Amino acid sequence: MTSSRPPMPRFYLTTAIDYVNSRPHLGTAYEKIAADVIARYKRLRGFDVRFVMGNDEHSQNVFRQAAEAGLDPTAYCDRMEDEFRQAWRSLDISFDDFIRTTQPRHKAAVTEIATRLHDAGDIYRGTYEGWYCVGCEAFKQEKDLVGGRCPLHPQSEPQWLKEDNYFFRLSRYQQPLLDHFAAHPDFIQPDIRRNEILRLIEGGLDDVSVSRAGQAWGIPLPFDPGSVVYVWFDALINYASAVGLGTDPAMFDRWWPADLHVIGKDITRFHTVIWPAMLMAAKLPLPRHVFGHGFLTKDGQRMSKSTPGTIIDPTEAAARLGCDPLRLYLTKEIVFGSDGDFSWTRFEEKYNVDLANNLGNLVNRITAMAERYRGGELRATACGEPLGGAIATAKHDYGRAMDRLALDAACQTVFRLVDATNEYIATSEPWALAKQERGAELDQVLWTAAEGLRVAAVLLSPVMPGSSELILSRLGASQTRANDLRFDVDAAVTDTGSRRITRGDVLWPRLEAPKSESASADKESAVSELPKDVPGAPAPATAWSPPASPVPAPPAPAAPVGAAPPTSADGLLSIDDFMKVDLRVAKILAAERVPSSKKLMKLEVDLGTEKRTIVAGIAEAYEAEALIGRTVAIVANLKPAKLMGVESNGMILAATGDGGKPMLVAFDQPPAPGTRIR
RNA sequence: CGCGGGGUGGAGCAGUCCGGUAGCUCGUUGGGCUCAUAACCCAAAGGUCGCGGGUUCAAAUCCCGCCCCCGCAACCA
Repeated sequence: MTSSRPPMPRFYLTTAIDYVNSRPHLGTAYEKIAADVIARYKRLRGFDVRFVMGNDEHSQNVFRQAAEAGLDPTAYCDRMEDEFRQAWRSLDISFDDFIRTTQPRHKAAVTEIATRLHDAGDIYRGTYEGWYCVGCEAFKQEKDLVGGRCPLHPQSEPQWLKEDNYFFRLSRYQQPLLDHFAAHPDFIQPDIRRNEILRLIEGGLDDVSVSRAGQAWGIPLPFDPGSVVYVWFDALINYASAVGLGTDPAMFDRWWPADLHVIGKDITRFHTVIWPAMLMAAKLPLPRHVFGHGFLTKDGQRMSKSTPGTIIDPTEAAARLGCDPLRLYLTKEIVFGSDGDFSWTRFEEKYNVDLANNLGNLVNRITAMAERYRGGELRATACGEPLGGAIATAKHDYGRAMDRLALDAACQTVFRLVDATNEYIATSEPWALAKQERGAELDQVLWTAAEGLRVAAVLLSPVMPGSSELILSRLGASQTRANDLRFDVDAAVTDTGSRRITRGDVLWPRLEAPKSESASADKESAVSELPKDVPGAPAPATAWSPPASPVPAPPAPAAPVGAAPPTSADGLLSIDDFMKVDLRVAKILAAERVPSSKKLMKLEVDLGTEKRTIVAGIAEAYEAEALIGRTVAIVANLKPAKLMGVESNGMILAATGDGGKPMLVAFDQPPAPGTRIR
């Protein structure tokens, strides 16, 4: 592409890189979608954008997990890369590069930074001694342990480790950081998080350990190859390695510093304290902004592996109504920076309101009128009022909202324009003008309405890229990268003085609600039947985003609780695997609440051949007396575990609905205790 | 004193940092229109902004105190 325009300003943005010890879920997808909206908006605004994401692979958990899967860690990570890339592709994420921390370029950058810090005297050798939680891959303060165990990983025993470590003199950067924050008040966004971090820094900073001794999975320290760089220290550097630190000076010079790191609110501390301090020590410029977004809940519940139904596969979510509707929901309905909720019911409601009733219907009525009254040819005229003014306002408000990263507010402005266009059509009554043969007026009304829709589609393009492109092409205003999606560029009309309008299929068929309210047992959806052929986002023909293959995700039921068992690629268990689970009938002999516990009930059960103690989290739903004598189903070959100090030797089977209380599995007739269940 | 989020018309939420006529979507009621996906447009009803103090000409918003709800963790094996 040749251009006589002045050189484009550049914009480098990143998302957090993802741990590869679990598959992508809707929460991580939210971050990528938000960042993608920003990236596309910047491109729309004429920026030369570099949008980078990737995977974080140097974790002991990854190493262990690979070993358990019988894989070489690299092979395991390769597989995960495929998985993540595929997920992001199905969401139309337009990343320019995908960094992995096991790549040579990343090693080079880490080596570079480590050397610089070492040379600056900011890394020194010391001993670290303390409780180490394998689950967290972190040392724990005594005060953070509960009952001698890590609260996050109560099942694994913390280990007392003593090792020679290298430390980064974070303490030295307390004042420089405070100075930087004072000079750049918008360094951390949203504002609310600033004070938190300020208080943290003012409270004093301790030096941090940056190496681990005697491990193979990681990047060796250049000045002591016997140690590897600690995983989080390693991970932060990805932002620099992705643009060539240590490998490509010209590239690094062009792209560094990053304009924006989009991250989850839980890791703001790393990105606004440690990472800037590392860069200061390395004498490199600091990123301009760090945005800590909020977390998603599912129907008000935290998304967690231990809460069934809260983990949503983003690809599946996109397959449901299309990736663009999902993108719209997540950006428009959630205040960017705050926590937000995802629910299928609300998703479907917003789909109907915003897309079927308003935007989609608007496309349909405008193209229908153009065809009926003007044979599909709309001649350019001046814009009629008041819609002309509304269009100008929308552009202005949209730009302002986007520039302050109020993605939700920006979406609102677009839909205000859609409303204004619907309203304009209603008041100017083109059908009446046609009847009365007031041709000039009709021309203007049709043109103006189409213009309102066209601008709405352009403004929406960062959020719903495929749909936007489709609408523009129906309006004969198809815009491609060749002329840059700009607010005021429309090659189609400047060439010919008119636009060729085509009417197509309904873009977003309305979802009809079921007749009976309480019909669906899983209450996952308020809609009985989904349209068979919702036009998903048509894949835009852009260089950076290969067509999304329509992935008809199988209607995967909620994942079973707990750690994933060894599964085949399709997620199905073999019968052999299933048979490893020893399910038995048991009769409850005694029951009593575990003292000072909210949920736990201690049960004495008869297994036919033996008696056992089982602790179950059912005290909120059942009284002890009501349990005695009951026959229940249990998992008999679980590893024992201690809960509130009581050893439990098995698990009672119960069903727990979303947010509900557990309900014990029951039998028609109580079988003899010990009977095998299959 | 465990950590965190929240209390704004019937439902779901924005607005709170930086005080100035309380806003959006759904729902309800009445009307209009027929280009459109039973969609669209107009109008109306409906609010002690959790409670009590304070600051102020002015408080949903700032300050102090209190109440309530919900997550998370402690305890779902």
